[in-house]
Amino acid sequence: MSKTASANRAAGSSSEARQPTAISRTYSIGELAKMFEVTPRTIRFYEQEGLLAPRRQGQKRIYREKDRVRLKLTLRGKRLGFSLAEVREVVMMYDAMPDGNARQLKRLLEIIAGKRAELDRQLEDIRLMRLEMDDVDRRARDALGQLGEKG
Amino acid sequence: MSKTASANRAAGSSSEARQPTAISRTYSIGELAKMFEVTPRTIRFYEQEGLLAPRRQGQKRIYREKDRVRLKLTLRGKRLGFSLAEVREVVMMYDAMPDGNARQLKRLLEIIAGKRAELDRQLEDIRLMRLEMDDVDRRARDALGQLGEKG
DNA sequence: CATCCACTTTACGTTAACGTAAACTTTGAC
DNA sequence: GTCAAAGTTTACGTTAACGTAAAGTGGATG
Repeated sequence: MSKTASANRAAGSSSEARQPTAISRTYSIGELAKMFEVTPRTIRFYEQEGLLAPRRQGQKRIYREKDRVRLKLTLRGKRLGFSLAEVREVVMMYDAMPDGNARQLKRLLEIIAGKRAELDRQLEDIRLMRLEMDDVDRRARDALGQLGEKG
Repeated sequence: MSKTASANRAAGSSSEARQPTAISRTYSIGELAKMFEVTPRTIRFYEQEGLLAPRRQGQKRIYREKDRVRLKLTLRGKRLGFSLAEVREVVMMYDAMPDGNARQLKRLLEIIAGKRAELDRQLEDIRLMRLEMDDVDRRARDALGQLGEKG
């Protein structure tokens, strides 16, 4: 996964306590970039693609908690092989939910179900690949052992 | 995963009985293509990238079991977000194993360990994404229910 | 023999997801 | 005030993984 889905494991792991309301911290683009180990360019690109919509303070982008979460979800989606378009599809529908009509809600449920099925297939792929890697691993260790004996 | 990791779920699922020796069936490029729901172009491209090395009968490519398995593994790797270069790395080392020296074998074990770690991270990503999808799903159903009542 | 089908090579085209460079503004530190 | 750090826009460049089109080959079939 040289590019595709390797890094971006930072941020958000530890203690995400639920503040009563208004955690209301803000972030600069550089902060977010370091936090998730991506470049500012990437973050701007995601905005351009409609995945983020930070406020402005003059010219500068100001990111709020909501933006940070969106970025986190986007990167997770990417690691799982989803395209930005697909991530956007779900994220935007989620935002449009409160006032969504029945048709939209059903469509959202369909999409969710589809994604869920993809995840299940991935689980199976992971299981199979692990088995095969166990095999390769075992063979390599055996071969190493043989080399050690014969000197 | 429009392109990235959606389809290619065909082939190899059912009864893969272990023939005593020499299953020795061969396939044309078109057969393999249908079998795995890819285009011939894709298969030729994988050959060009060093992932397949079919025999020739005159001009035509003849694929053997080994090639079919490689293609299967390659596509599985792709569904998991690995690049062709990464797949090739493992596959080629696996083939070079029998006469591999200690250094190569250790390198292979390292690579395997790395991939395994990536798979573990993916499992965690899948788990988290499922949780979030559960949430979205629940909200959407609730909203639908509300609409039904007030309807 | 003509025709069709599956196959071949060569080569240019395409898309997603950024990278990179250039030129400019804003802001805190000294 | 000036200098560096971090931010901005604009725009062209890059890479992986194929798609697509053109032109030719080989064999089976009516």
